[in-house]
Amino acid sequence: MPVESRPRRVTSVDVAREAGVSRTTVSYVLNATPHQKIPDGTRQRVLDAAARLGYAPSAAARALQSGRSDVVLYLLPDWPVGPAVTHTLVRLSTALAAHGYTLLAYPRAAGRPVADVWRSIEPAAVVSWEDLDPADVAAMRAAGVLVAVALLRGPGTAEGSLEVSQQRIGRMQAEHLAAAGHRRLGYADPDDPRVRGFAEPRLDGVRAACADLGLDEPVVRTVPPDTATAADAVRAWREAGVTAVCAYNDDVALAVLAGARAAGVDVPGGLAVVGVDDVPAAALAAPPLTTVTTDQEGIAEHIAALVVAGLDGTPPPPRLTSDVVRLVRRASA
Amino acid sequence: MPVESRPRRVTSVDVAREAGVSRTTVSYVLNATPHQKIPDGTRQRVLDAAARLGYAPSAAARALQSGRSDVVLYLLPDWPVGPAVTHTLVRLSTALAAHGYTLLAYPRAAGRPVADVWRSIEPAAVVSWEDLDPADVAAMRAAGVLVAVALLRGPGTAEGSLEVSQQRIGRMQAEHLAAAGHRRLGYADPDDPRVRGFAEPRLDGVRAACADLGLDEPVVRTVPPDTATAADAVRAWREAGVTAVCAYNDDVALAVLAGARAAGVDVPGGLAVVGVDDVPAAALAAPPLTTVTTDQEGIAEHIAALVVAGLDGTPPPPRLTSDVVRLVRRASA
DNA sequence: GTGAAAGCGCTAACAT
DNA sequence: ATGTTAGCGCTTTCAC
Repeated sequence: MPVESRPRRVTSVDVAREAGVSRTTVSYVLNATPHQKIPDGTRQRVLDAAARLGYAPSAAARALQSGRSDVVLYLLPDWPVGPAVTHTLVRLSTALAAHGYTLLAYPRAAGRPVADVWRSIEPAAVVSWEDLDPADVAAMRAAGVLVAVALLRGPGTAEGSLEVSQQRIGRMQAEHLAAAGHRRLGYADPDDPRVRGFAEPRLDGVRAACADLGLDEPVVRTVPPDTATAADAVRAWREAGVTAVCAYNDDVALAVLAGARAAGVDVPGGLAVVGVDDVPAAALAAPPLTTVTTDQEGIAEHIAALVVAGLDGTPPPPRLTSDVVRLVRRASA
Repeated sequence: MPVESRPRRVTSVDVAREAGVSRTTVSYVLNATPHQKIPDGTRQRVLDAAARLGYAPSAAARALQSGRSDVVLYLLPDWPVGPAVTHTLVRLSTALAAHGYTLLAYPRAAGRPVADVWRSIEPAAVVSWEDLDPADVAAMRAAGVLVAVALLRGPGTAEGSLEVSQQRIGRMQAEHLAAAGHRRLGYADPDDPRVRGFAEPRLDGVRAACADLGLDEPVVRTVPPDTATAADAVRAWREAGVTAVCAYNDDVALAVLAGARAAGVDVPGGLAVVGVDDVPAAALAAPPLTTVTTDQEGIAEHIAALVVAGLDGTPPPPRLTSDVVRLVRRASA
């Protein structure tokens, strides 16, 4: 429903005139400015006038005047995000709203530079999965962004916690399989080069766990979402003596399952499989998929706390406890 | 990496001083204002100064002055969106960027009113899946939003096209099954009440197709993502003489598949199943899932055209052709 | 308790 | 060809 012909903005001047007061008073009333005692009569008149006129303060003017924005920008990666991430988005939005910040997500298209967005909006903070490149960081600072949080691969301290989580995911997969007696694991890497940032730390976690537990190095294969290729991978693993596979995520794990089916390999008898994410399809797969899941609520809460701390100058939240990652035990491993 | 202590904004005054010109000239150069012949020497000096200082114009000031925002706000629904939707987001972002608009997504949390967001940003247009309630629309207009596009259930003209698509999805499922000789269809409704807006028109499409083709009324059952309950639904359908099921989407279809497996019903022999979305897991299911998919690129392109038309006053794009929905034939039906 | 006035950073009509 | 100036809508001292 295209809405036509904006009839000229209602400004605080209009409200002031309608209420028979000055703009100052309007501002005081509408912002509930402390230490400014406005008599209830006047107050009510202003409120009524504003409501009658449908007054909405100009975000641009407010931002310009205050020199401060309450927008937190979330850079949506251009690679496919699971349902978990979109859920996190809503949680994060809620958590930030509780502190007076508004979360806005920017879907970065592959080619375009992030910097484009500073032209349209000046966020107070930016949340990104990957580190931004130095030029973008410079542009960001110039645009007045106060806080940036990178969720992955950051060499810093606080933001490193999610990086650790990624490794813990891999560790947990491997530890579960080792506990079930598997000595030689496979790792099913995703096809999509864009998710390297996630796949690598997870694989690192698997490697580390194998080393710690005295298992062989994991045998890595790339598994596209294609049954025939996955079947090849399954056969190759079997020939290499692999009895269990950690998959990058549930989608890849489902491909492994399909491959095993095609190759006539029983799961978990011939090959055990562990995924990551616990997507809805995981529980419904044949066999139901054992998978590692993360506490998205906790993560969202934590990111929010990180951002708010940076913005409000309050102390940063404690490192995320390691139990944000959890194993969901089903039939596949 | 929390970025500390913004050293005071670089403004166009700074650039002017650095380049030894006035702010006007800076503005002219940086905006490439037409019909303003600035000698190349001056131009270059300004550009250099801006680059040296890392100047970034203030989005707030620019918005305030122009009275016009180039932000298009996409209201992210609070219900789970499939990978298709997030992909659309990126496409839409790109398409709008080509016209100078910036797409920002707002993850609406369930309880909070949409109106909250106008406080932080004044978009030029809003794209929403569902119709907004009248109060929100009023607030939106007051906030200076020029164009609103509702993707679903709008009684209007242009925006109705996606609504039609939803019905076509259902039609296509039913038509495919009818063509395969099925006379009595089931419909697998989603568990989640939040997706009613999608489920209803799809079911309407199935009903319409059944009526047109002289089939029985479809037998509707709600199928949660739970194997046991899905198995019950499968048995109930079989008892009712249903030989094929249209599922709301692939996740529901996978549940039906799992249910059939648990109930010992062969797919497609005992029960044919058609999903919607073609999620990655669909091709990997056992059996591979026949599903209806939509041309997300086309849809994104179309929404962008709709928005740009409303914003720039250009003629609206033609109605989406019906071939945005397509059947992916696999083993399940 | 309320109003007048300045100023946030920018653009554009007007002057030079 | 470039500079001066006004004004976008708001908040916030500072007077009254």
